[in-house]
Amino acid sequence: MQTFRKSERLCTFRLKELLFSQGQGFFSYPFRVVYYLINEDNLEPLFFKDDSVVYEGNPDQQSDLLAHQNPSWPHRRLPPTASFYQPVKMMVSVPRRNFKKATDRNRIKRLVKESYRKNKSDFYTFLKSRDLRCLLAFVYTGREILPYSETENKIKLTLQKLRDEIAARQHTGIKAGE
RNA sequence: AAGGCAGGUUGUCCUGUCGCUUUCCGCGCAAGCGGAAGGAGGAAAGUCCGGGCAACGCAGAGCAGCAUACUUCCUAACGGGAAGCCGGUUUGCCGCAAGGCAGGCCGCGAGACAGUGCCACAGAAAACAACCGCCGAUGUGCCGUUCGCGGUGCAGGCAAGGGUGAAAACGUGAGGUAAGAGCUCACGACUGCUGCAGGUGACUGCCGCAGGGGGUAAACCUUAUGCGUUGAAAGGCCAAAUAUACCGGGGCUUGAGGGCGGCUCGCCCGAUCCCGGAGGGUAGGCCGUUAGAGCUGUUGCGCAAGUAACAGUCCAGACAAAUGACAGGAGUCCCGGUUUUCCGGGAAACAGAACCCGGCUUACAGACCUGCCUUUUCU
RNA sequence: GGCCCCGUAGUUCAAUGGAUAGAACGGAAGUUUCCUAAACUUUAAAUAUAGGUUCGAUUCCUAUCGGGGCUA
Repeated sequence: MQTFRKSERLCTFRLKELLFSQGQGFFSYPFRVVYYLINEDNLEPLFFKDDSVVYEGNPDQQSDLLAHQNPSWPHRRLPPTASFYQPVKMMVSVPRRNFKKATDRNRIKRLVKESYRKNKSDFYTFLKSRDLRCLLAFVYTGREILPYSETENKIKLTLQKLRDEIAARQHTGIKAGE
């Protein structure tokens, strides 16, 4: 399906911090691409310390209102926006330095998101076949707004390049492991 | 008819496919799926003002500071708006002229007899004026004398003319005089006061009296009025997570520090405390948060801004942040061919909600309406 | 979202409301040199924009534009 729901978007501060501090990056005009490969095992300690005490809560206060206000109560659970129901979490960033007007920034982000939505399926199957999860960010470094058809072409090229890069990394990683 | 200026209204629409998001309903352990209904603006912008709302303790006083400034009204309030008054400027008319009247435009438009400061250059002088100049009637020296006086100088008088400047002490005309001057008169402009008349008022008109040494308060200032500070990252609730490790300084009723924030006084709290360094943890969720000085219409009142009554109506609610993409068609405008139709191509602005309202300011393609001005044609 | 500050030559800074806006570095032209450097001479170049107050604004006031900073 050509959907682009919230679970497929990167909208959690900690994950974003992780991506930009430890992620790999490359240029593919007009984007700067940053990605970080992840699997579910190393996601949990990011949010919860191993030795942390689990607050069990007061059973008297259990009520529907409380459960509504705090979905994670009474046990630890990842925030919904941080769960990998889909293999990729993606975001777009347009610097204010290059585009002063909010309208232009909005338009670029919408074009990029639309192009990504239509062309992501190959990338998804590629990742699913290798059991990988990925954080992904597109930073728009161009100086002018491209029309939709060009943006779509650029996104196709960029996703292809990203696939090649991930494949190459995995290959060398296995080699090093041997 | 064309062009310009000012003000106001509007600011593309329809269909299909794929998608985002909110609410409701149904299914599902959950992820999610299906259906229905909604989903950017006149400026959402700048953050220039005013409010609502919230916290700061449950009394307060003074100073400082800030803002505003013709009048009346509108308003929840305003530095906003409406109507007027006054002033400036411009056009036209009247007048010999000074000036007056009418229309347009503009105005942060209290006070310069409370005080202080400043006014470069030029000019004699920029605030108790005299360089050139005019006079020398009056007093006096000298010379001449026909003994009437004349000439010249001084004491002195004057502020008309020249010149400087942004600005030099009412304007025009006449009288007057030694020369002159509001010194006097006529007309005109201005300031203050008394009275009468009109107006809610700013103010205006008339009569009378008095007056004739600037400007600047968007310089300090004075007067009057108003203002507590902070700002949804306010604030409340729930959950999660920890470390008062350690180092330095101050203080414990003879009081550190804090509480309404620039200062002082007063009042209150106050010891497992306060300040600095270094370090550790969390940064999910719900409420606030979209029914409001709301919007639309009719009628009454008011010159108007507005307001009252009645009727109808619910109109985004995201949260590292949704409202999009593509295709086709219709209408508008422009260009080319054709010039009735029609065909091809292109254009469609400024711009994106972030607690919510009322204004102001700024940006804006095109279309429509109203008023004024200019040009051309016709009657 | 809220608050604050600043705009002067190409750059870094000056300038009580008062004449033609000053200095350093840099630029250009010239002298010198076989050529360059250095030195010397000359020269161009600016008050963010628009209104207003004033006789007169870089300075005072208002609005706009641009830049920077602070705020969990």
